[in-house]
Amino acid sequence: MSVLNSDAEALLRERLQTHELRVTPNRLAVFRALLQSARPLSVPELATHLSDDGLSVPTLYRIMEVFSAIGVTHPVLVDHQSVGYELREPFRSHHDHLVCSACGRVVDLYNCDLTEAMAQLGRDNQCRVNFHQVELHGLCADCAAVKGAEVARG
Amino acid sequence: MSVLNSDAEALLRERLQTHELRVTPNRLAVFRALLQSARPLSVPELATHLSDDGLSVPTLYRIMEVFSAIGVTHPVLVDHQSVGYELREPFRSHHDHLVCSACGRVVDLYNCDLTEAMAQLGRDNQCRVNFHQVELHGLCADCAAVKGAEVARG
DNA sequence: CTGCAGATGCAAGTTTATTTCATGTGCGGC
DNA sequence: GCCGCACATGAAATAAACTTGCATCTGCAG
Repeated sequence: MSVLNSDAEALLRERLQTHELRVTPNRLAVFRALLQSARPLSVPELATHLSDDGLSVPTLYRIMEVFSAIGVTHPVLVDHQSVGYELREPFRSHHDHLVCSACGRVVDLYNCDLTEAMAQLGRDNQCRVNFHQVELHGLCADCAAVKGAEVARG
Repeated sequence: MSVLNSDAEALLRERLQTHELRVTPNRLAVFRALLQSARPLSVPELATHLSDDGLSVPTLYRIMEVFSAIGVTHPVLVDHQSVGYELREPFRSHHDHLVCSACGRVVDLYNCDLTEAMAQLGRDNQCRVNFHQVELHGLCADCAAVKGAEVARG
């Protein structure tokens, strides 16, 4: 985490107010759900998680639209088929993803030092790069271990 | 392109036969549509493009499932909201994407030399990397030029 | 050419996403 | 503090996207 959870909400308040948007219980609830989740959440998943709070589905779509517009979240492809949302910096520290082709899980990869490589790629194409998002496809640590054992057994 | 279009179909035939799957007019039609498209296509888009061929929607979903299973295509997030399909190597040469925050276009970036950086990132996380997919966010060449001019004018 | 497993279309069903509109509420101003 | 208005929300209806079941058709091996 790049910020304490208690501070993250203050940051969200600030971000909303900058854009003349209101700080509502619903928006806070969605934000907290995303903060606590280890992986991107889709709208249907959010609907399940937040059913107690009585959040309606249309509201969830609207909130995700707002959050993405003001840079609080960004969408990620989950399970090769559905759209999930994930907090962006500085609400959550930057990381990239590995999609495991064996078990389908999306694993967060930290300690990525690709900023310079990305900037270079941008320069090579006359583009200006603000941020990057990398998705690796392969085997996660668990599945790679199993595969390794299989190979060893023959 | 990493292969001539005329050879690409032969390659597809081979790939299908390896998996004991049939070479059908429908599968060829979808393949050609993806070959000709400069960007990933979603199932609804494919349905529109191929309406003349009388391809039914369930068939399209089934074909995309097959293509993804045998590594002909892979899914990509399009317009921040829907799932599109794109040919993989060797049907189409590897490239990454830049999403322009100004005009919204998705620009293909070739000449990317990130393989080693990606492999390292995988090693750091005990993962095995098969391929990567990078999405840069920023300004495309056109918009960057305009922005540069604006700054120069003051 | 023939048979059969795989592929397809159609129709129905289910889930996911969007729109409309009346009601409720955050928050700026008094 | 409390008032009021514009933004936010929920419920219901609608539309779009995705699945499933089943009967028919067809690629292709023999």
